[in-house]
Amino acid sequence: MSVDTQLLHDLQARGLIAQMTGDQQLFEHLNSPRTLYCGFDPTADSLHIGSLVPLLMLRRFQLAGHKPIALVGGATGLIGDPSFKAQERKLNTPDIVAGWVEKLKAQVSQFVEFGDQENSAQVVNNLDWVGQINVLDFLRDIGKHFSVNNMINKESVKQRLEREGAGISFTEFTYMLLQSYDFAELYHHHGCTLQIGGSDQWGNITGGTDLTRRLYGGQVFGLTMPLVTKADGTKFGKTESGTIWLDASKTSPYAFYQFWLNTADADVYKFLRYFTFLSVEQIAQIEADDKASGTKPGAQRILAEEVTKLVHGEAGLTAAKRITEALFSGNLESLSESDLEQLKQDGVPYTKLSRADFAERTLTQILVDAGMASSGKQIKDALARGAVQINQVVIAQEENTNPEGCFAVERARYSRFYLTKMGKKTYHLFEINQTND
RNA sequence: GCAGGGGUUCCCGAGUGGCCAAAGGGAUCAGACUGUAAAUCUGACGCGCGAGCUUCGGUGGUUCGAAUCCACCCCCCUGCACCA
Repeated sequence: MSVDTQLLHDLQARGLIAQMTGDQQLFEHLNSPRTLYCGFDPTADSLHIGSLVPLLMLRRFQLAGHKPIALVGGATGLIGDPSFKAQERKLNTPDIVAGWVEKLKAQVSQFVEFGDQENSAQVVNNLDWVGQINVLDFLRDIGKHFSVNNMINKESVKQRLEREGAGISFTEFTYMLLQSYDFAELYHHHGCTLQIGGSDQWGNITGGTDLTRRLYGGQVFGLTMPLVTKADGTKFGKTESGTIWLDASKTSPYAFYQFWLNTADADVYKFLRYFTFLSVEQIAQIEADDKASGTKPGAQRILAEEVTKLVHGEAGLTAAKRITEALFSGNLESLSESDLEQLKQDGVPYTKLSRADFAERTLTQILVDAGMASSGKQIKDALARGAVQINQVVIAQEENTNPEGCFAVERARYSRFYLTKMGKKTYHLFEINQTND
């Protein structure tokens, strides 16, 4: 198997390298096929887009001819990583974490190739070895190699040690030892010589390179990726409606596509380098074309398409684009009954109503209860500006007290769906069965 | 414990007896403009379709009327003391 010796240069060009151990040596090391790993702790039942950069990084390495191992932290997830966390985290129960481990295993598997080739990916769970070791062995064989003096000087736990009232438990303080042990273990049993991770993992990674040397005399490397930041300073990966998850049942492909489509101009080319497999030259060309065109840039659409395809596949992308097209062109006619079923499933917020729900209530109440706005005032304001539509019919202010009329049977799509829109982007799908059940 | 300062609507922060649902800024929502953008401008912004209802750390009081005055209590900050 030959390897792409330009990999690190490409990663540098993409701005994907924050730190690495043994600079020049790592370049040479990667001239042969190697095994590398990245860990993902189960802190929820899905990963979110914050994990996308390392996930894609594993894939980049695999495409370049190296063997990726995705480690799911069944053990470390029980402890909690204190790195750069302001507060001690609450522990999740073992059975909950075990359930999350299974979900994450499936999720990380989408991003790398398994098959029969020499550099097929592997998914491992550190509970398999950490769960075996007993306390005395751990303290004597692993703990002895760590200097507390050294550990308390790590930037990642500094604020926890210095901060009044926060503190850090012995449990979390031990986290670094577990992660270091993982690296040593993977080196020993899988010949893994490189760990990658977000830049917040630097301390944990170097802990692992040290431990591997001390335990097995092996030289292993670490490489971190920058934290994804936005030009406007707000946190990446969050919207008003919450975290952008990789799981389609938590963040629909449509919502996912929309997230990327709304990327600011100032960030979009960087994100193309981070989150897609388009070459840096292609991306530079896109940027040049956008600059020259003087109109709406094409980069956001390319980004949204590429990333949605990576995470949700061709089918997910097609659905996302079809829904986008229908919603933003205002042409709901093109939505088939099955499209509406899909919208109901995971496209837009959905509420099922019955005719009885209209009794004694106003449209504002119904829409607020459905979560379209936080107060009736907002709906009222939108009504006054003609910004509320039900199946493309603008609702007048006076209709507020007549929800039955707003959701009249003859306005229904497929005699039960009412796609309600407030403003330009807020949609809500109501379903009302005409039979009074 | 003593002395001083302070707790106001999502956040910051004005307000010291009626003109206060409470200035101003931020955030948020809607409209215009636009590229489903940014910037800008406009409107809304305690709750209620509305009549109206409920707020200014808590409880009670003074008053025709209190975020504003009084009493007690709770919490935060600053200095001093105590402890060491």
